[in-house]
Amino acid sequence: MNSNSSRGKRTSLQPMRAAGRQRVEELLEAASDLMAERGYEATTMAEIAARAEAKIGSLYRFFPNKEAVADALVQRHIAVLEDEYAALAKRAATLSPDALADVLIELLVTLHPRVKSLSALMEARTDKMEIRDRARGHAIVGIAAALRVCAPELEDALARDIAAVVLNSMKVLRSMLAKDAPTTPGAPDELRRMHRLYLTDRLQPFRRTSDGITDAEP
Amino acid sequence: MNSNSSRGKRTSLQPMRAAGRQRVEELLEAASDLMAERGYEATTMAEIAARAEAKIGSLYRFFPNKEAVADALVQRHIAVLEDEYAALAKRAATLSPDALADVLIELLVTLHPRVKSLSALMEARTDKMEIRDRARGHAIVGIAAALRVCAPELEDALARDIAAVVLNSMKVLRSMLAKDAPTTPGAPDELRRMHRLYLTDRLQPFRRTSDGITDAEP
DNA sequence: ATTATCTATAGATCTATAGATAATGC
DNA sequence: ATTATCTATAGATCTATAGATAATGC
Repeated sequence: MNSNSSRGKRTSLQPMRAAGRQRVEELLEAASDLMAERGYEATTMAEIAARAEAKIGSLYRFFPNKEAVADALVQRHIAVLEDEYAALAKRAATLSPDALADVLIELLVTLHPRVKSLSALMEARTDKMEIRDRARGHAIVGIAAALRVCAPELEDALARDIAAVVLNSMKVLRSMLAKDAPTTPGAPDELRRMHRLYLTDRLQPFRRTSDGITDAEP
Repeated sequence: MNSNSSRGKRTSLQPMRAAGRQRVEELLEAASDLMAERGYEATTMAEIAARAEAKIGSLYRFFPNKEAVADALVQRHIAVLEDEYAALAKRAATLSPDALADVLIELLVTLHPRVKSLSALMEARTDKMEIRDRARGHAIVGIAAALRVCAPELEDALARDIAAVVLNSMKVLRSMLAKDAPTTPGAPDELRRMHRLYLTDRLQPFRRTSDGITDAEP
């Protein structure tokens, strides 16, 4: 169902030419930067246009309202995360729980430049945006899948519960490493330690005990 | 320095009579409820007055602006937290790390009704509010103190780093137990488990090994 | 006579649209 | 002839104030 097919007085349109497509890119990039800095509600449509060196009319040509901008951003972020979780699942088979814990907890930090505004959008208090729930669901399913590759005997429901905790630790680490940093200097390392401890404790019993794959990495 | 002493065209005043003092209570209660529900920026001054069954003019009589409302709330929340942390420090001496972990992680949940809007205020993107930093500092110092009562050999810097991690777990648990609950059903228990594992691991080495206080509670 | 309440509204934003103008590509 | 840009502004909020009115307590 194309949201812009016929009925209603839609004022926004898909870009049809190279210039329009680039504008849309610039507008989304600007919106992502600003929302990451100030949050969703505090970012104004006028600011988004200005940061993209466009005029407000151009912004509304391609996006019917502010929420449509947020939706487009979340959609792109979901695509990035899905790719990353898929790549992670491939690596997970070769990793010890210890190592997987480290990879997971750094994941959001590494990914941050590509999904700058994701947390701001997740925290936004706008009611509608049911797309957020889908994003969260994707993240948990993606992490749970990686956990089960590493520990195949783990049942699915438990894997998701663990994934929910892991996801929160990832978020906390990212917020601890943010510029304003409302925390102590050693806190990120402590968080990593907690996370490693937990994942090892949780995954070790469910690993496939073929031969020497217990733990102990050099 | 009384913010309302002489100079400037201050429009707000301290309440001088019983009616005024009660109004202030009602206004703050209404503000706390609304900000907890919708967040700081989304709560309007008109709504605060309406929820308190007061008129907008009454609100501005006692608070010069919206930030003053936030400040008053944070100040009250800090007082509550300080009391709680002090009480906790007394109990901490008799608790094993395991038990302390449980008490700590439930603390924000238990406290929630008394500090409803605290997290909304902490997340508010208003620039000024340096009072927030003080609130965070208080929380970390309070938790660190309790940790050191339980594990006296723990040095102060490490205690604070651990406290920062504990504080984040407390927040995460509270958000997991919130009504909208963007998580899985078993996640809160998994979080508790992680937290217990971590605190036991971290505090046990620094306990005073007098006699049989190693671990093992029935 | 001081303290508190109420109404009405000025002024500042912000979202979103209308409609005129310019650029592009067949 | 279609697509994109630009200016200007209507309409909706929201914060904050002015100033008139009512209640309280000496």
